[in-house]
Amino acid sequence: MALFLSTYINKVDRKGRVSVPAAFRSALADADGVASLVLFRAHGHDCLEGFGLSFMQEISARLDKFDMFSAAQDDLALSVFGDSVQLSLDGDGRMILPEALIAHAGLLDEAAFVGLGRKFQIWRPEVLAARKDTARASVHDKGLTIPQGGSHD
Amino acid sequence: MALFLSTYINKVDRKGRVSVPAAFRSALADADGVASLVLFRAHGHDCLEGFGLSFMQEISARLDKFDMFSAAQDDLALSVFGDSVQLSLDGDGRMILPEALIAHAGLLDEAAFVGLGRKFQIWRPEVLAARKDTARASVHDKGLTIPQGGSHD
DNA sequence: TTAAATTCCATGATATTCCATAGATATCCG
DNA sequence: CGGATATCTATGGAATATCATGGAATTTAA
Repeated sequence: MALFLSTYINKVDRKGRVSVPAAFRSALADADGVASLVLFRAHGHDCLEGFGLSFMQEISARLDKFDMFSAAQDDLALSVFGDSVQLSLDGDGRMILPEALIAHAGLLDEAAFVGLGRKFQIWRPEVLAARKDTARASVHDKGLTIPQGGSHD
Repeated sequence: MALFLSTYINKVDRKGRVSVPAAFRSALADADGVASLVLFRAHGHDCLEGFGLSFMQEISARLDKFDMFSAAQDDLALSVFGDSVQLSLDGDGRMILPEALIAHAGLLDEAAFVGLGRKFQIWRPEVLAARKDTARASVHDKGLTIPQGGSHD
C-alpha cells in the first residue's frame, strides 16, 4: 500500500491551482489508476487534510463503531463528511483549492504538502515548520512511541 | 530475513548520487525483487537512518492503532513520516540523496553505510569512527547486554 | 456577452535512465 | 597451482524523460 511520505512545497497560482506532488499522485491512484482525492479543514490545526477516496471509506467504517444516533457519531460525521470536498486533478496533476480552504490554511503563494502515512496535510510552509518543532517536542516530552506490532488490539 | 551488516564507504558525487552497497540492496529488496527504501534524519545523531519500504508500512500499521485524529497520532505521524523520504534505486543500484539530508549528516564526498540489523545508518566517515568508539566504550562501561529472545512483554 | 472554470500547450528545471570504464572478486581451464 | 577470462560492483558522464509552473485557448455557465 502506498504511503504519503516526505514534504513538498509547491506554488499556488492566482487561480488557486497547485500541483499535487507526483509521489502523492501515485499514492492517491486507485487500482484502476484514477486519482481522486478528498480534502477538508483539519480539526485543531490551521491546515487541510487530504487522502484518497478509499481511505474515506475506512473512516466511514470506523465511525460506524460508534453507536448510531449518538451525539459523538453525529458530530464527527458532520465535521468530517459535511465539510469535505472531493477534488479532481487536471491533466497536469493539479487541483484547484477552493477559496474557503485556502483561507482556513492561511495559504499565500505556496503550499507545503506533508505526508503522514495514510493521509497528508497542506500547510502554509512557515506554519508547518513551527508545527513540526512542536510535534517533535511533544513526542520527546511525552515519550510517545510507536506501538509494538503483533496481533494485540 | 535479510539484515543490514557491516560498514561500507561509498562516494557521493556532485549530484548527490551514492551507490547503495550491494549487500544492502538485497536486504532492501521486496518479495517481488523491487528495492525501494526510506530515509530520514536520525533523532539524536547527525546521521541518516534507512530501511526498506515494507518496514515503513509496518510502522504505518502500528500507528493505525491510535485513534484517528488523536493528538498523539498526529504528533507521531508528522515526526516519523513528514521528515522521511522515499527513494528509489536506479538501474545501477544508486540513490540520490536530497540536499537537506546531505546537510543533516554533514556529508561531503563520501558516505559510510553502517548496518544495524533491520535498519542502517549513513554517516560522514570520520564522524562514524568517533561514534563507534563512544558506542564501544558505553557498552563496556555500562555492561550493556543484548536481551533474551522469546516473548517478553 | 461576460465571467468563471476547465483544458491545452510551452518551457526550464529536475530527476531518471542509459552507457562506458575500471577495479575487484570469482570461475574456469590448462 | 597459476594464469586467463568472466562477472559483479562502484563510479563518472551523457542522453532522455518527467515534473512543476505560467500562460493562453477553449469551453461552460449565468
